[in-house]
Amino acid sequence: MTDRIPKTERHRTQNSEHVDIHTVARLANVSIATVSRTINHIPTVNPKMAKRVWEVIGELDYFPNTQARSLVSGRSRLLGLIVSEITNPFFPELIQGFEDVAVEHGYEILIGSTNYDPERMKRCIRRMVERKAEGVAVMTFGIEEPLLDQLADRKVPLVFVDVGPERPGISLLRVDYHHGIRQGVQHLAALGHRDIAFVTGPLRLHSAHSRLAAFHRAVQECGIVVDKGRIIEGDHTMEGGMAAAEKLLTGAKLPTAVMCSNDVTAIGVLHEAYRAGLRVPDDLSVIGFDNIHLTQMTIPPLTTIQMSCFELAKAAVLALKAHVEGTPAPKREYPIETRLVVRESTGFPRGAMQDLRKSKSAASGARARQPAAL
Amino acid sequence: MTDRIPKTERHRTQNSEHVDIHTVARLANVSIATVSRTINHIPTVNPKMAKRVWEVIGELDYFPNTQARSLVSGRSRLLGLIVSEITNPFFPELIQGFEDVAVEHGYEILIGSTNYDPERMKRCIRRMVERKAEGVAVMTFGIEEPLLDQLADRKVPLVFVDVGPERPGISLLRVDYHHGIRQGVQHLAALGHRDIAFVTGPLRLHSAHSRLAAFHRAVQECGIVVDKGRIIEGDHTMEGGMAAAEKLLTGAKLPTAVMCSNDVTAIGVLHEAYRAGLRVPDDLSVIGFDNIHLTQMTIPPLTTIQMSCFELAKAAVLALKAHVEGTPAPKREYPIETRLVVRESTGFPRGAMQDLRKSKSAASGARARQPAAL
DNA sequence: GCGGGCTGAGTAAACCTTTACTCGAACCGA
DNA sequence: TCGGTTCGAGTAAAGGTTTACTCAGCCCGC
Repeated sequence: MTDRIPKTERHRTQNSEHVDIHTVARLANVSIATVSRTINHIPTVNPKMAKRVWEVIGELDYFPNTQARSLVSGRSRLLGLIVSEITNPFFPELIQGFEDVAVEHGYEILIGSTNYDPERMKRCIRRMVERKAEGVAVMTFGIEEPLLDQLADRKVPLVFVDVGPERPGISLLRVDYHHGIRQGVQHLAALGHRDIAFVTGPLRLHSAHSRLAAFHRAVQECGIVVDKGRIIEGDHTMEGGMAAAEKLLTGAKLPTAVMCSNDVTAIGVLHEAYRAGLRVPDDLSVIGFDNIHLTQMTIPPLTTIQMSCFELAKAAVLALKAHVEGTPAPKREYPIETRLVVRESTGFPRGAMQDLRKSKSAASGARARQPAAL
Repeated sequence: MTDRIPKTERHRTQNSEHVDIHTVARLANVSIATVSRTINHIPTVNPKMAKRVWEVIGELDYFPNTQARSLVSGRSRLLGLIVSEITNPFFPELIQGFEDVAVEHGYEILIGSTNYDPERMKRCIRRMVERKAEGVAVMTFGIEEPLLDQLADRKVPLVFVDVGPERPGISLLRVDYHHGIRQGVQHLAALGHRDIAFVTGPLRLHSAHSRLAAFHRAVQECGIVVDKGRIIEGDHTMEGGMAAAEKLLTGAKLPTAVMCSNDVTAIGVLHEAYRAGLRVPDDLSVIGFDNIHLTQMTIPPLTTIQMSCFELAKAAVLALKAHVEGTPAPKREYPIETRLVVRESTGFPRGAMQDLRKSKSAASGARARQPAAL
């Protein structure tokens, strides 16, 4: 018919330019099926043959072609992760954890960052579909329903990591913020703070809401009244933190402490306080949330509420895996704990030093300040 | 022979469960070849038909299967990027840039982070090969030659981004560090500094070497003698910065200024200085390198030397693209510039305030300090 | 009016695996 | 000894696309 060289012929004449499963089979004197089975550790192959095959594979540096592999098997072994901004230091930590756990379970990952840009969101989703991700974890907001439908319609398991609305068929990972935030508020209360502000995340974001709610509840438990004006909406960026702090600091009366919905915001607050000439914690106590690596290095080191990125990532992978493999019904709530980590950005409120210094037990966990460093 | 349903039959009987190119073809009343040509914007298709095809595609939400596509075309449209640690804030910025430029040129990206772990490096390379990345940019060190050979042997274009040894067939992207670092040293010299320390990166890293060399040269140009003990090897982490600063600060005599091979190190230095009760810049001036986003938020804001991540990423993508597409011989040197960004972490050396305050012009660029904030 | 070129669309092979099915050999018990 | 199992390996189809090749129809010039 055509004068193309038929496949088998090609393999015979060709030198070792393209190494594929046929090459391996030929050199090991077995069929391609045996090679395939060897690679996939299917136990029905004779150990002797397997050994021979592995040797040839090693010699040739043969790597199976992932594309062909997943084309026929229908499995990509790919898990997607969509985050807001990769440059926000929280996310790399999450990504790292997600990847580690995914790899441990035999998956690779596909990262997408939306930058809150509709165009990029579209691209992200498109990539996930095109590359046939077997499951996708979403940790950003603002992705339109129709976009998500593209995944849902294709029966791609989805997990919202502490974001997004309830949606039939989609798992939600929710964190118990209350414990950590209560600890934070109690810590401040014990130090003597009564005027505590809270800088939220973007309120479209579920987690931002939850954190704020937890704050309200905790504050109430401690018998502290928080004025409406003390709740400022931020956006989980450093700049947002600065802006929020500016509002707070230019008001008639300064709060004595600020809690933030995430560490990045707290860094912004710290910075704005610095610019305004306020000392932390002497003039203002600051608490963050997330306990990202960076918080150890802020000046002063940030008291914050730890949420284990790793646990979160792990839960996301596990949930996805459960979906994909159809194993036990994925749980909707994972016990992701939060807890206070006291560093040096919290102290007694302004002017209250003397009063409180006497009652030592009150300030449980509060570290003694260094003598006016920096 | 077998009683499997033949393919054509299947497509006829099946409901719209699996949407593939055949489905589109059927509904648009054309052949699959025409659909394929439409998708790939091959101009030989009749606009009328194309329109019909696009309509059906839209209706069905059809996305071509990337795996099948690249399996047959032999092109993955994937560019790899291997970095050290994704949690080091420098890299996300690089990744972002790399992705943006890659997408602009019609590629997607594959990220690998080695964490300096041989096992992970192996995995990274393996992924690049398996997923058939068309080119790989490497911005980490410690990848063993044999590992790289796996890529080289497969004729995968490689670009070392300011790392790694000269290696035949591999492009190197080198940055001109001299300009920026000279500006930095001159800035310090103008402020009156004569005892300047330098915290390097890991010296296995080419860029760390270059930066140190640039420092030596600049310092010589300014007629400043730098003692051997003032050069400390760091590792481009915050902890490394702290450790280096500790060595420096526990010495008999403190340097009056410290330059760092990257911003992350500088953050560590800033932190250690804070812990030691030193004021920056009053007791110690600090200069970073990279100008990562974070440096605007340190306390005090960090004077640093800017290297445009975006330019670097862009150059890497362009070099790779040139390789891949066999267009003009890729250049080995790209004009990536560095320049000083003066913020607030640099000032007059200890005790020299009065002397120098008079000669205003000397301190060109040095900002007036705020009155002992924090 | 007819042959030759174009145009544009269709057919089928190929890409590299996995895997259902087939089949020969070895082994076992009756 | 022979039929029936079992074990292990081979054959070939399938997966969704691209693309070389083929071919039908049309237009044009002579």
